[in-house]
Amino acid sequence: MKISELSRTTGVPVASIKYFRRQGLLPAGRATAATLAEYGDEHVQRVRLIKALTTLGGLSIAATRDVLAAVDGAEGPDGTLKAISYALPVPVAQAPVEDADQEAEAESAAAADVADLVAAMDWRVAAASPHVQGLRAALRELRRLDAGYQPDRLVAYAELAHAVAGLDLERAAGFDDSPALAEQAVIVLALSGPVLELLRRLAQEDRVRRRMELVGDGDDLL
Amino acid sequence: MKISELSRTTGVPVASIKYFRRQGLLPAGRATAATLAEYGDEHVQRVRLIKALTTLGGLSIAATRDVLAAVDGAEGPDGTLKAISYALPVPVAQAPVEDADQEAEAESAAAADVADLVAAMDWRVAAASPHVQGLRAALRELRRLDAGYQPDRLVAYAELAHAVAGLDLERAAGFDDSPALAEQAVIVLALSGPVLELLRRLAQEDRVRRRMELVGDGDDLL
DNA sequence: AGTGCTAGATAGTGGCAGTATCGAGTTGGG
DNA sequence: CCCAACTCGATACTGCCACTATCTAGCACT
Repeated sequence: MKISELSRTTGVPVASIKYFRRQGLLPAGRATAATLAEYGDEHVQRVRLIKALTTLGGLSIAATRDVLAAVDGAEGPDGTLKAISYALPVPVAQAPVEDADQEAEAESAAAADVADLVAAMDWRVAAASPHVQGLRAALRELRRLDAGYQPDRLVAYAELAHAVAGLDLERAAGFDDSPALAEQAVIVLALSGPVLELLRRLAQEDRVRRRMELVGDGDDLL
Repeated sequence: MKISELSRTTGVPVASIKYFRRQGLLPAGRATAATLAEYGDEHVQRVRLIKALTTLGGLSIAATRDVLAAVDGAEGPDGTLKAISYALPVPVAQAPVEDADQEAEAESAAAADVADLVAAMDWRVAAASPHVQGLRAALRELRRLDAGYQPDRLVAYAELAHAVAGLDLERAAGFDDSPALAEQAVIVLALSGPVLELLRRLAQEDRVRRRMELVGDGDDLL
């Protein structure tokens, strides 16, 4: 398949495909001549995956490269899962800020919140895990806004998150023996977040409408 | 308080504060002279809110402006909730794509998935809701990747999302009579998503570690 | 032989989120 | 009273990112 066909079947412009090549997201086609290369189904799938990770998953090109590197460098199912889990970017810019004293207070309080939560859930996570860092940063900001979570409320969220992660892993593990294990795993791990977020929004909309008890409200339902 | 003090207490550069003003995210201070204005605690809170929405919530400046407009134009608690819910951006670029025939097939299949889900959950959501559009787009992309959700699995995620939304709304409603209702509501609705995502990642890490049964693994836990 | 496609390299575009600079005005300390 | 330090608002500039366009040189089918 020529690059123009690859472009047509994926719906991605030729120039973008070349760009992905340059950025190392996509392997080169099999060169048949100095100015001609042959692409296969694996390229189609890879291009679609790149598109899904960037548009659905909201990953940057650099983050996508890291994730795909984890996919390609997979060593055993569990190692792959861990590599992908760590390659995925954390959705919080963790600026330490260090400003006044109250900031330091919020900082340590947030750290304590995270520690308590992890203990309460009996989670095994690395102290240096980017997810821990990110959660600390998030809780710190919420505290600064006087909108901190009470511990029991945080635990309630955590339990739901734990259940979701259970669904994800179960699904990812279902592909264990497939040749495309890593690829399916990255789809599950990276894209269930956005799907869950969408479902949360939908559920939120439902609950708000029911609260309003103005079910008709001028909008067509369903 | 002068702008330099506002900058110091919030940790946001003066130039950025001015930028927020220009973009209509922040009301002007009370002018005391042609080149001097007085800022108050409400400005401190607003700046922090802007920072939280953009960094934690990942909102663009434009989206933040829309959300804050919904906050300021609030009419009654429930109306506020609805306005905020709709002002929040949907985390999926919903490009219709319209390419080949198989695309149309994935499109309608995704639409059917969403309809079935909404029916199964007995959710009341607008047919034109951005969240419905977004979910359709997301499921379509997943289908194209041969990674669609089976209906029962999707329902399982939806039930968890429903539970999360319940926690959120309960919390947002707890502020009903406060003067800062809308502000707290936007914090809960906009920022619980990222927090949940972080918790999901943390839970994922825990489950992966347990699967590996290499608990030590060289990393310090907790 | 000519038209149309291709590869790879380099340069350019448009959007976004600030950041810097400027002229005009104000204020607080000496 | 004077001047350095600060402020206002407006305008321009910067850096990053994800493409997108252009160019040169080479195939390939008719």
